[in-house]
Amino acid sequence: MQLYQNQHINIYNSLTGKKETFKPINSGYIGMYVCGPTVYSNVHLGNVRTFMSFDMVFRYLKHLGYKVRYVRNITDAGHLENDADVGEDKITKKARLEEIEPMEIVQRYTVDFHNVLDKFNFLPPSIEPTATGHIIEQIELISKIIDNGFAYEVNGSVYFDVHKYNETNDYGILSKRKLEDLIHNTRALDGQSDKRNPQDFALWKKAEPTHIMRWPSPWSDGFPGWHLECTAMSTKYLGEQFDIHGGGMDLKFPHHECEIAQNQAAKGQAPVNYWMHANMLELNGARMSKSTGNIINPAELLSGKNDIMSKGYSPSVIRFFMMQSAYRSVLDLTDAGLLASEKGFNRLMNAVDDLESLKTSNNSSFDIKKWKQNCYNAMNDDFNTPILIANLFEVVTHINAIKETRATITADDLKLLKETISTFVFDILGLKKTSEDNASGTDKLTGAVELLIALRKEARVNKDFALSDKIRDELAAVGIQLNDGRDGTTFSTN
RNA sequence: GACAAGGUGGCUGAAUGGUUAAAGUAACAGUCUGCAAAACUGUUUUUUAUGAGUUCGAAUCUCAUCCUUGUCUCCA
Repeated sequence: MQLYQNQHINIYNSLTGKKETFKPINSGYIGMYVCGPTVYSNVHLGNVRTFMSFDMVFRYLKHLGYKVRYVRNITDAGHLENDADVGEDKITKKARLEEIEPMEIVQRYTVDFHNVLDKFNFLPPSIEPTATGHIIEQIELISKIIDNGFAYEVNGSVYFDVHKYNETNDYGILSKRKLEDLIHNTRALDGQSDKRNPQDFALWKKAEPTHIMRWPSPWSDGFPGWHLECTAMSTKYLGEQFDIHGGGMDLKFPHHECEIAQNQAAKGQAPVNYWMHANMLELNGARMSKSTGNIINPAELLSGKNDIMSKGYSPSVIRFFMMQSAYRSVLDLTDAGLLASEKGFNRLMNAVDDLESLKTSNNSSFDIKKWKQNCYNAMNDDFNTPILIANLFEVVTHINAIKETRATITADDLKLLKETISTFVFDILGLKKTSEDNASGTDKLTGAVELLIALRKEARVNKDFALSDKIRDELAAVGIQLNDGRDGTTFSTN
């Protein structure tokens, strides 16, 4: 008996614009594909939010007992910088600027990507395929689309015929655009394009002589178009129809729209049952942008070495901050917001620690079973992590009350409470205890600070408050905060 | 200019027709403390961008206006 047989998830499907009861194609199994990063620069914090949302989804589906195959690709063949025929792919361009091999660019930023995700405690996907590793599949796909009459070759390049496709299919089914509107809004570039229509998109591009990344194909030495890789890799590993396709909101059009079209054109069926789109991350109320300087990368946010935030924040605090908003909402990253989350996160973690020393009674003054189901209800409602966290804080208040003997809990309920908290806080939200998050040289530090705490205690007993305050204040000045509690003094660093 | 998603207390952010609009933070008070901080407890703040409409009833539906973000276009 798996949990998913009792817990029914509703997912907001971008395709229909409604929340729908989730039903996998094969009972007990889920295929999920998420568009991964283009590795031509350090991973963008907005990308981290998107992938974190799907990491949470992956974690929850697994927790429910589903066998999940989670595929997240690495785009290492580069998107075209623009869609004109003279387009240059992002990776090649970056390689030229840095005067190194394109695959060095790919290697460098793939490593960076994995490092950052590791810091934020991401689970690795089941498969992480690369675009360059699936050129053959992409060529096969193009041939099929040509055979089916939905693509044409011009001068060694192959384009998808959007107008032809739209006669029998709905180009715009996902993005809710109408082809007529697109035509109306497109001003053709005179004589610059081999395309029959400006709305057509490239499936295969003939490489210019200077283009380094190139592969042989029936049409020319060249490289695949930027929408094709996801179609090739998702269906290769998940089947021609699969359950969930995720990605950032910015990919909805044209990228995901084109994926649907390619699948329909090649195989005559829609590939995906549930489309999920994570919303954007803003910084201080505005879009992040290199050109305006309104940008912060993950490493800077963690270290505090930036001009935007007052300090660095731990990975779990940032994760907690992101989980406090729904994945479908725009989230505004601010220093005040992070500070608030940090305090809340610490409060939650204190309560989790207190669970170990709680005294049990013959009855419980709080309905743990009902509370537990409320946590599931929150997650089942389109992965509503903010509501889940609100529920967690409700139980934090009760934990504190039990600690101060204003409330009671039975041994059985305490066991259930511990298991449930651990499940939701660590397994599903993916948070880590503060001590596990910054485990660098803490032993020596702890020894030294505990010595100072002992000296201060002695001074306080002797009512030498000048000395005790000096110890406290000077530790505070270097970022070590002493916390006097009923049972002695502890410390925390920031 | 077109399309899409949004605009909720000081800040972050839930709730999409139905009693007192979650939760965190902040502020204030109390407990603790030599004092402070931390911690814990309690209290306070919004009437849901603006205006009009539908409804017995709207943050939630409709229309208009303003603003934000994304994509396309333009520009470059």
